[in-house]
Amino acid sequence: MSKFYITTTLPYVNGKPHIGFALEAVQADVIARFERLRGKDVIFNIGTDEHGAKIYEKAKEEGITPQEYCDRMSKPFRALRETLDIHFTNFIRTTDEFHVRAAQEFWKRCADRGDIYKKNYRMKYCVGCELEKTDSDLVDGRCPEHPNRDLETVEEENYFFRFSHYRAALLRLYENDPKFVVPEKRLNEIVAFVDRGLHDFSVSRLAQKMPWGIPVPGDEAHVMYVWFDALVNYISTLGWPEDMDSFEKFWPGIQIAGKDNLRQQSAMWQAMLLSAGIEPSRKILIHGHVMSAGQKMSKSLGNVVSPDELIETFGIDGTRYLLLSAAPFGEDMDITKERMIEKYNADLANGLGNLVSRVMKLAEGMEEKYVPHVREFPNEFVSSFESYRLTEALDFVWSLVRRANKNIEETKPWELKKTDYESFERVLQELLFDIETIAFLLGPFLPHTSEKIFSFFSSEGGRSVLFERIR
RNA sequence: CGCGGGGUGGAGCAGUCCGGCAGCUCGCCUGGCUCAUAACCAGGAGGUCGCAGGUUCAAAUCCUGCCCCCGCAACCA
Repeated sequence: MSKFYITTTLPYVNGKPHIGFALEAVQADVIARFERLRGKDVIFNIGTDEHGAKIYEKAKEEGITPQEYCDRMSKPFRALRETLDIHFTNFIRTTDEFHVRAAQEFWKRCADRGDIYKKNYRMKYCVGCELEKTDSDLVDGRCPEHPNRDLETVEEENYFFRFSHYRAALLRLYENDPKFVVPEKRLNEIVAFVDRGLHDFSVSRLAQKMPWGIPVPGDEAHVMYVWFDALVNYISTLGWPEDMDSFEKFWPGIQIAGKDNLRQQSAMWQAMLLSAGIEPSRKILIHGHVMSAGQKMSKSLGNVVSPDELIETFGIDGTRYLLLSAAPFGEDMDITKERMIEKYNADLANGLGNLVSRVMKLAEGMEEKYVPHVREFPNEFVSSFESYRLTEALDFVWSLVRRANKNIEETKPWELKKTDYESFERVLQELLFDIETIAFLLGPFLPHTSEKIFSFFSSEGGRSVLFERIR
């Protein structure tokens, strides 16, 4: 059986799953389900990134161990399996023992290659927080928590990764596979970035200041910087390096990430793989960001929409649909409550739900039972999927809905039932076939709805409203 | 001269790579239907495709310049 591997990025466990990650998980899930439905052996990995200063600090604040904190914070991510029907096969935590071992082995390989070296690293440091601050942490050049204190510049000796050595190799990778990064504009962006020249990046922190990380092999004074450790999950989840048999079956795989992650996934991680002597990823899919009324969601703007809120209003499949259909793959999407309700009502309630409802009602009077077929995905649908045009695949389904509605209007089965019973049966068989096709094609997108429609075909399956209209 | 994205009927978007009658959803108007979730079907009004030049038989699409909006700016996981 052919193998397929897809993985999301690992969200950092400093909060509940936000809408951006929900989008990523749903997109990955749709692709994974599609591949599974067409018969592939699929590994679909998600998980949580659990090391680093932020987590260490939060745990300290709460008076619990970092591990306890992570155990708790990781749960809602694992629960996405139920809350959004994300059928991952692997859920990795960067605190998993096997991952820790893998990260250390990976480090050794890069070190053996001569790509890891020590150098002084200068950082901005807030004495109030006793923490390193990056530029994006700062507001007006000051720590938002302690705006009255000046930031100090602290130097410490860190290990660095020779990213700069991989410029040519990365450019070659992009050139050899122009679809390595999808969409194309993101490939262009990364090519331009790498072409400008690369700076080595720091891959460790002093354990004395920040102990919550994977120990650097052979140097207890340092822990790996979270980045380095977290990226390794994409291969450790497959068993690397301990179960090479499993690893080799599934690697390389497809990685999906937000546009904020373009560099890390398509350049830094690829350079790390090259350094460790491992084949690069198969493909990097870069999705857009979820905006709210034209603006980036942020806590300070108070325009954050949580997945929970959406699920409460639109249900699991409704939420999946709205996230998937809000923009073509790779583009930013703008969500507002009004427009979501509009889309939900138009496509799911009035479109799909109503069609199924009217056909099922008409079919009640049939003497001959409809026998479901074994279905295959049409070429057009498959090709939309293979180029990750998920909204196009959905449009294909909606065109079937429109066609069926039109067909009903033209043939008027409710009249045929009285005047020409034979034709009535024939028309209904056709319509039921359409419904079955629609349900099948929606399988990757709206798994629960798809199953529900299928259940209507079975003798004991009662009918129910698929999507209640929202006022 | 930092990088990238965008500006298309009232609203939200596709189409731009590979030029060829401007498309979709919502809303609005008219008609039809009554099997269905106040749904569904047909027809219609509404657009200088940001601005100005250029190339071409032909430009939303290619080239040049300009204006406006939005992200990112490397170790943020």
